Amino acid sequence: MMPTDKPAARTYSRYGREAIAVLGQLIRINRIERKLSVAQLAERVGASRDLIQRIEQGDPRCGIGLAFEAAAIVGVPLFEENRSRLTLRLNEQEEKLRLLPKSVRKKATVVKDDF
Amino acid sequence: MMPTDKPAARTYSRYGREAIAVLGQLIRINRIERKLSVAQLAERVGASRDLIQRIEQGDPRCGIGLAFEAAAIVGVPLFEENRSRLTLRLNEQEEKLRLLPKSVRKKATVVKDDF
DNA sequence: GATTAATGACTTATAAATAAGTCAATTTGT
DNA sequence: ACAAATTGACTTATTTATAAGTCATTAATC
Repeated sequence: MMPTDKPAARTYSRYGREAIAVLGQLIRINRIERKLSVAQLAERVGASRDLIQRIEQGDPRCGIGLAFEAAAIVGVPLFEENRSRLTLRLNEQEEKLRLLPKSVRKKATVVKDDF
Repeated sequence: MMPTDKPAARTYSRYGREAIAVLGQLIRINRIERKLSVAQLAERVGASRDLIQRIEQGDPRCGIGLAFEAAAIVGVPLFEENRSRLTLRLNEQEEKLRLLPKSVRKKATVVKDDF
């Protein structure tokens, strides 16, 4: 029989892949420094050992909630150096968002720069 | 018939949830500033409009690869302020990881503090 | 203020992620 | 070097995320 075409796996940019890899490494570094085994971290996250391994290896298909949860547990700072600052940041950004347009519309008429 | 128990949705820590929310907001802020509609960003990411909406709203169940990809496209910096720095960071961390133990073992004997 | 596109919130079918388990290889601590 | 445990890489069944579509509402531009 003919080899069936695979469903064409999703592709990711280098920047995206590297960012995920950095996060995975950070989790692994902090986990080891805190002397936790992969299985122990998995239990704390409430996930399987397999998943923690994939997160640490930078698998882009992992749920972001699980990855961030693992990061939080081993003490990897996310966007801000500590928890209270993160909360402040959230409020600041909410404020900023309030000032921006709610939706983005394309120009009705093309910009006329041809006269 | 008896109401079937729901599978008990996964829970996330406040820190994890807030970090995801911050990322979603950042994507939205930058998207609007770049005058992209949700649908336009979705197309660039290669994902559905529904997904971009969920990412911006901080849904923890989104794939981390898609979230980071959206962030990269609208110019949200991840872990480092630019791309070349991120690559450097990746190498530095790899180096650091090489110096750490490959596995974490629990003590064979419990610490004897009871004599 | 009227038009019209964008957004948010759904639904459903399909594709993919996750959990659980196994086994070989590696690594740590004694 | 030995013994015991961790890790990495699989497999399979099941749960869950995603894409695609619809519709009502909101908001931007004219």
